[in-house]
Amino acid sequence: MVIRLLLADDQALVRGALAALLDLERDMQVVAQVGRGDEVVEAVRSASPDVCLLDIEMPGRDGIGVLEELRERGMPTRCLVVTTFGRPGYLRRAMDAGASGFVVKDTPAPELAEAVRRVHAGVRVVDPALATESLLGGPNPLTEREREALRAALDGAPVQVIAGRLYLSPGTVRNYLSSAIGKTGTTTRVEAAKFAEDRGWL
Amino acid sequence: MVIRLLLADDQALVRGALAALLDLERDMQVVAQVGRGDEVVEAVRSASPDVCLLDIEMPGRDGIGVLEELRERGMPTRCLVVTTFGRPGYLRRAMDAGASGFVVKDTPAPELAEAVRRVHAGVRVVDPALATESLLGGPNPLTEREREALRAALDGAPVQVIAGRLYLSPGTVRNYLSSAIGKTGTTTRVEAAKFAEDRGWL
DNA sequence: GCGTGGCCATGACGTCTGTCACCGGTGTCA
DNA sequence: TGACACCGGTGACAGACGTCATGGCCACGC
Repeated sequence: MVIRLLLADDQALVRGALAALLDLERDMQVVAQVGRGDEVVEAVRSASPDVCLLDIEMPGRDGIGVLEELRERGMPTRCLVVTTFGRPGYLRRAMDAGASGFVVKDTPAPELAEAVRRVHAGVRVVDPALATESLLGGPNPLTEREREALRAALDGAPVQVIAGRLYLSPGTVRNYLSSAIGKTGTTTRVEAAKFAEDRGWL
Repeated sequence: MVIRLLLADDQALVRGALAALLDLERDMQVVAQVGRGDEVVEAVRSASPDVCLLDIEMPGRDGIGVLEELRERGMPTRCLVVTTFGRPGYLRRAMDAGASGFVVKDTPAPELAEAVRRVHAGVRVVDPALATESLLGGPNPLTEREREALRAALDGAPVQVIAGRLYLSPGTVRNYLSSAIGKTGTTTRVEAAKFAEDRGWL
């Protein structure tokens, strides 16, 4: 009785290394690996793993989106999100989207296998430090439109370009950005966008 | 006769997973692991590894800086840089700083051990795709001051703040940024900063 | 010697940005 | 039924931003 695992991470080297690490455990077996978000659902269908290790930042499809689709389709696979940074907002959104666990890549390697076992057993696993930070940071104060404007502002594009991307008037975009700047306590749209991104608000 | 390895990566999970991966090889042994750039030199001194796997982006000290210090002190350890993204500029700077090899984390896991063996044998290992991109992209056209200004502009701070950080007049900063914008073919300082960062020019 | 280019600064110009006030329309909820 | 929040837009204004011309200083190469 082994735990069948699926690994989803965009960096092939990290993926392979995690596979080596987890294959060392006697009660685990990596049955599939994918490097893109839009390949996860198909891989889950064909390999039917017990637990799925998901990175959030992936090409093709966002890890959060993957979680939502897996749940929509009623797939029984439990998902453990393994992601780079402590973006507190990601934690809430991942759990809301149906994740069974949330671990950051800063955690010691030996704890990963234990987290997988707990998730497989049906226990919710959450990095404690991250959980408190998430509660401390409070909820996301931004509206959907403000988030869209900030996302489009992340690369430093002028308001005119952002307005074009969102099919809005430049004045409206400036209003949203101004509101977001106020809510984040920053002074420019790029600062506001980075601030929000760091908290997983986008 | 085994190859003694030192792993330097800020993400504990990735570090541990790489250790598991490389320890599987019969001719390799991981003798030390560090999570910060400023711990590498001391670890090299005490563990005297044959090959050192270095991430570039680390807290404490930049991977490039580590390479320079290792060479200054005449340490015989060969270094294989293993980093996240294909920032072509990093390649040149790493090789100039004394790296023996350069591999991105997108490479398949089985190739890593082979790269380590080649580096240990004294062969220079460079990701071919990255090398061509580096040659194609051409050299860094930015002056030192322009780079400093762009680094300070990355987070979207106003010119006044950037000027304060660099101890320069706001007008001078605007001139540098304007020049950098022209050289990068962008329209805002943030775009220019991101453009330059993507190429490893900063 | 003189041109070239980087460094630092100033001033002026037009445009862009951030802020505010204000408008109408929609949906929600007490 | 109001109160409230979000959505979209407009107009105006001060300040910030990007561009350009210009100056002096220094180091380097022909």
